[in-house]
Amino acid sequence: MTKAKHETLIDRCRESGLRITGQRRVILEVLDAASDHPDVEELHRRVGEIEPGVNIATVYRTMNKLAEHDLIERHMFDDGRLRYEPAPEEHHDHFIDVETGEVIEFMSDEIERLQEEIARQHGFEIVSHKLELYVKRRKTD
Amino acid sequence: MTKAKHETLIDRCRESGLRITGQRRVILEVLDAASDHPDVEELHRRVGEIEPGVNIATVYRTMNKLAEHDLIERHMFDDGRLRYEPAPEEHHDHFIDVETGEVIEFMSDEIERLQEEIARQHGFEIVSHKLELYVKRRKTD
DNA sequence: ATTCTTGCAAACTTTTTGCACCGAT
DNA sequence: ATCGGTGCAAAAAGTTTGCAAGAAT
Repeated sequence: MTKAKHETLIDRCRESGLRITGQRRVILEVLDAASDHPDVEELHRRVGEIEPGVNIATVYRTMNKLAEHDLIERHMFDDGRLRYEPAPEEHHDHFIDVETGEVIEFMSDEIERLQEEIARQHGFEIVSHKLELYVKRRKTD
Repeated sequence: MTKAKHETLIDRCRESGLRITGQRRVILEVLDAASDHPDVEELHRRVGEIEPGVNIATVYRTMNKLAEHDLIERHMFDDGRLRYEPAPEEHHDHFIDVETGEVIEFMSDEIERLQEEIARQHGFEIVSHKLELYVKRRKTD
């Protein structure tokens, strides 16, 4: 489930003209390494493990900058906190395991197609969408 | 787009053993009348138009009570605020018009079915789900 | 009479901001 | 040298809570 990274976040920041400071380097590193969808507090914690002293305001500001430049995606699941992931090369949706809190990515062309169709039927075109399936593991073992 | 209300929120509160105070009566009235998905601040404003002096903490507490008893549904769209609607008799999903902020309800059996299928393929069963299509009107005029 | 609800203010949590300083370009 | 980024502390914004008083049952 490790996705092939064609380009690192640092590269994409450079391309966007964002300055690469020491703090940012660490934040971007943490983001690139994250396979989950951490919130700011968790990011700050992980950053602090690598390099202590980075202020949480810096993490907030960096996340906002990155989101402005579409380098990361923001999610707000039912816990009400903003969570982040590096902008995926391909769109996907999320399972959220209600028992463990784990977030699993998935993708279905068929659902994507159906969504387009339904939007069209209502006279809309889709700008973006969000599908979250809150699930639990089937006890069939 | 006015949905047929079989039972009013006040009735459902009584059934759940919640006390009907003056403040609650107004809040429930506002909720029943709302065809949109207001947040607490907006609810408080509307309540204040009918009967001034209701504290916003009361609105918060009432919303939490109602949610506990499954009499309303909480939503958090991309604006990051908690929004509410009376618990719908039938499940539905939402279009959010990104240009106007308008929220439109829709429902597709086919999508529901597909979701179940995909969850099953991943070894999950669905507890609940959320599908939000951020859309804009098609300029075909 | 009892128990639930309310108002108010204070506290809490999450996020943003003003400002002086520092560092990347 | 410039302009953007950072730390810090304060402020905002959204939500919750303790407590004493009041109202529904």
